[in-house]
Amino acid sequence: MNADALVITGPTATGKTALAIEVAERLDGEVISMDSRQVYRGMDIGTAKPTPAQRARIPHHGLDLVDPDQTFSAGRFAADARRWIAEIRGRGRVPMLVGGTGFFLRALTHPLFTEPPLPEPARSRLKEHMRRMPEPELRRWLERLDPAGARALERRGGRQRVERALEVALLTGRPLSWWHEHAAPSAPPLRPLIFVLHLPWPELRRRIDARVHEMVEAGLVEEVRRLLARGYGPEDPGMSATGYIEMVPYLEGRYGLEDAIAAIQRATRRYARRQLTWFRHQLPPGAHWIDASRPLEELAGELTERWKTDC
RNA sequence: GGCCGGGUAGCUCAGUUGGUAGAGCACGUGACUGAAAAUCACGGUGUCGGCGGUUCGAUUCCGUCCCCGGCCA
Repeated sequence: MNADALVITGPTATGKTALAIEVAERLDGEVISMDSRQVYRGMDIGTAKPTPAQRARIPHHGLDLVDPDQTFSAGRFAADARRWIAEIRGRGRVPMLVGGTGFFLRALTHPLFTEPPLPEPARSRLKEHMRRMPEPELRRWLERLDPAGARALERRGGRQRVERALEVALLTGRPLSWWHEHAAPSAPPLRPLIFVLHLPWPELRRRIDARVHEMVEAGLVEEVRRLLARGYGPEDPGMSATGYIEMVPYLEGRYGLEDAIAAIQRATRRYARRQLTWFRHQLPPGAHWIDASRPLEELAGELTERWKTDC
């Protein structure tokens, strides 16, 4: 097959980061974070970002790219990642994509369409305008501009996707469904060797619960307090992350720390379940499911071997 | 001990003028083309506190007991 990158993915708290370090040392690899929240500066503990010590051992890319009030996107990730992959390969090293954001991986294996530029002053004005409109009205509007797209979003999608479809239709002059069908992909597809870490649900649940406590002990409350003090709030894109959004009511005195911890654990479980659903159905064929309860050494050995025989 | 309120889904509660029940959250399944730790769709939750009685039929009415909370002693 001759894969052009190695992927370590899987639901949260399965040990992707630690395993990646081990494998990177054996394979002479560099890590590209494939995580939609680790791109945010100042959000370290709650996103389980690789530690400075880990980053000193292995070069990492894709961390600390934007502030919490800025939006990031799968498109931006894909463009950055392709560049890093080329550079890493140019150095004769192994690019390793590590993280649990399935959609980011998909943006590489099934490249997004080439999006025409969305002119800026108009775009923010439109977003502002749409924010004030009730969703049924947005849907009726889309029905007129992009009937096919509206139909596709009928029983799912919600406000966020409807707004996106309207934005594209209005700013590019062509409906989103047209772009999906006709626009050229933004790059050739990546053909990576994919490993999905998994654990039996009770074990994953235990690890999630324990990790939330570890995060709080490591100073998660202080981290969130600092972000709020800097003027970031729950409505900012980065702050919608699990572990942050639930800490806000606690810091406002609206419930206790135990309630916040329980809320974070619940939200993390829900997230892990959604990740599992994604991995079950959306991954390219040929992904290897790896039992993550085995010893780290053994896992690292297996991935290393499989990579070598594959290439 | 007396009086009052309450005991219905895992949790918080709604409801049935008597025909065996429902909402949010949790839980589970699924979708996913630039906010994806996001945004959505779908689904089942159950000795209606126990035991008796009245009734064709009781979670609903009556009696009794148990448990929780408040007030009074």
